[in-house]
Amino acid sequence: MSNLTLEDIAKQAGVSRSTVSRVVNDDPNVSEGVRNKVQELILSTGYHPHAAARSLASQHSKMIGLVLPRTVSSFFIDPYLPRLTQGVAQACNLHNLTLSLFILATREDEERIFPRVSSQGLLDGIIVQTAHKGDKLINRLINSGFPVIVAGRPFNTSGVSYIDVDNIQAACQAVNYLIQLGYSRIATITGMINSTAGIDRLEGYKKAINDQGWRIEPGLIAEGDFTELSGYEAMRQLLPLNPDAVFTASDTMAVGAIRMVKEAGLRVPQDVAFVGFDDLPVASLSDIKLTTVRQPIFRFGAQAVATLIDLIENGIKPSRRIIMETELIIRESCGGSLRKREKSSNLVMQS
Amino acid sequence: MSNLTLEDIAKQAGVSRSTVSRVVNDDPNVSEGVRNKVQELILSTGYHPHAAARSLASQHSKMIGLVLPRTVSSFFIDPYLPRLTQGVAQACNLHNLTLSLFILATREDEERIFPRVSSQGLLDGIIVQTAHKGDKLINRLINSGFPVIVAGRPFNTSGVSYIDVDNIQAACQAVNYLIQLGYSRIATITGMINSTAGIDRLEGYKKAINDQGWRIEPGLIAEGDFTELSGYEAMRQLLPLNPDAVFTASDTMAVGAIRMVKEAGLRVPQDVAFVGFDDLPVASLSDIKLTTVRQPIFRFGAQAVATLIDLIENGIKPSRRIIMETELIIRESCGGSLRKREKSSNLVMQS
DNA sequence: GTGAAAGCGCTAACAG
DNA sequence: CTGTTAGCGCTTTCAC
Repeated sequence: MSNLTLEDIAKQAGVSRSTVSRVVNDDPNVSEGVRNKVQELILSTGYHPHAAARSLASQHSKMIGLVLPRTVSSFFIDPYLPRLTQGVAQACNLHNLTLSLFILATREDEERIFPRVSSQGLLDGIIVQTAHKGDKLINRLINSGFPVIVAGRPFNTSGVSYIDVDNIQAACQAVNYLIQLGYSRIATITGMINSTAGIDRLEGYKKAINDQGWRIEPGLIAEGDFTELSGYEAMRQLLPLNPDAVFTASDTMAVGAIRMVKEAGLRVPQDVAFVGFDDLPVASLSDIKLTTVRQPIFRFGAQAVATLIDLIENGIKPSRRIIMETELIIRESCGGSLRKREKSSNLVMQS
Repeated sequence: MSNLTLEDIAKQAGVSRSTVSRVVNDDPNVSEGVRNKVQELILSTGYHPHAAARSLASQHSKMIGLVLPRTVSSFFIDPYLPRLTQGVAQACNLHNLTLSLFILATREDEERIFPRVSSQGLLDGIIVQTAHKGDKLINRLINSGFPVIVAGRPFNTSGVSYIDVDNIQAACQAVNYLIQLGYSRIATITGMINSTAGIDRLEGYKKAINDQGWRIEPGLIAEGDFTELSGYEAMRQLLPLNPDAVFTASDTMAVGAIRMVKEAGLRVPQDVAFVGFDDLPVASLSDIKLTTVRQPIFRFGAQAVATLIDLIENGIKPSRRIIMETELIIRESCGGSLRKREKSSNLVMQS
């Protein structure tokens, strides 16, 4: 492309650099005539401002970063992160921001990334996906004083802005639904217990059971790690205990668990009913239509960007906390279809 | 973080800006003693060079862009693009490049993105996923004189550097495998016929059939669009014609087609055999282990980055063409298991 | 091996 | 409304 500068355009238009700068930046203080002439020139020459020069002079880059830490359910196996990424990317398009993506695959990546992400003049703010317990990255980022929003509640929330769904109440609602349908030996396959989502969804399961005055049976709780395979293996453990229903902390694990149930010669939902979590495409496409908790992953990304912009423009204090709503989507994997949909309460609070 | 500048470090170290710049950039022309003192100071103060200032002065940003145009099989449904993205992201980590991701979801995005992507001083080069026929973006990018590498052969290849797999030969090999197993009414479910991958895989199917001296039966060719649902629907069309085997142009479509076959009360592979394309996780995880053509998606991303770096450092001419190898992975969906793996020929050429 | 000096292309007061 | 003047923080000749 052209290597034109502001100066070139200014000369050709017979005005000063500042004037051209003003029309480029939509500054109202330019007369109609001059503005038109300059705009025309910009169009006809194909001039684009130099991004680096602009960043340097204006002290902001109009770029934000999305940092995805290492997870067991890696980027390309579980569709969660791709969807989040797309939600964020589209929101960036809308706001005319450029998105930088940092996928941390190895331990070395984690070290290497930090200087890059936190180097001055590159990013205006950062969205970072919550990570496992003990992960240092988020706190290093927060401590750097950078505008940061965490996607998913982090372990240490003091002074950090984050956005999450209410996993406890969503899981509780899902299990309650099973209870209302008359199931009474309800098992759960958890997510990783070193992730807040894993912990909270288990918490919701326990709450629903306790609310009935029932005893929590440890055998009915099998730990998974959000992957298909872990669901399959967890179900193998659960089967001898004859659960009549299972709440899985992700749809992907439900798929694995159902595979195991079928291999054991049992039917879904007649022998074992299922409720999943996420509402991924697989939930409605597989032969068993899965009842599941729908997360608004897509809007989640958009909201993360919006909140980050807020942090950038209005300061990082006080920290913001956004809780987004979930929906229980009733399909066929539980037998009954008492109701069509149940909305969770919608919470948006600031602290 | 610190808002230290080169100047600050220089002052504290009692040297000039240039010297500090030299140690930051690993210039050999610095005495051991000075270098150590400065490096220590950099470490202890937590100084990081200002990215924008550096880009402006050095005329390169160490950033590359990955542009993903609109596709039917959108970013979060088909795992292909996420995997490609991860491959590219990891290669960027390795080369200390920053990755900017542009996901084009709407027509407006396409318009908005171009000025951003091609603005000077932002990106050193661009990887763009090949798009449907008639897409203008790739050519606009190429014409801008920017270093660009296309992932997947574009429709117009003149003067463009791209990287692809040999879809024709891979598809042909897959169908030949079915033929060798004794299947004779072999159908195919194609990808979108306005994509080069869709066209080439169909071409490979036809070639294999023709090579046998068989007649191509138009009814045995059903068009899909790479999605699960389209595979399901295409299989519905195919079923009345009693194919004994089907080559699908993607694993995702194979999953849909198999779902239809089962709903029709038929068995895989006894009644209908399947070969897919991609070797996505679903191929090995579903109850039917899918024989499929494995694409090296991950290394594909790494190779794209390597080639882009070549274009950036050594000029965009002559255009580079990289063809990566595929492998036929034999599993259970075809009944037989004559061989374990077949490697395709490996081609790497330049033009 | 080191420093001085001149920009890179833009924004942002500040005058007028 | 417009132009002038300083920088933004770094790299990069060019002398010494």
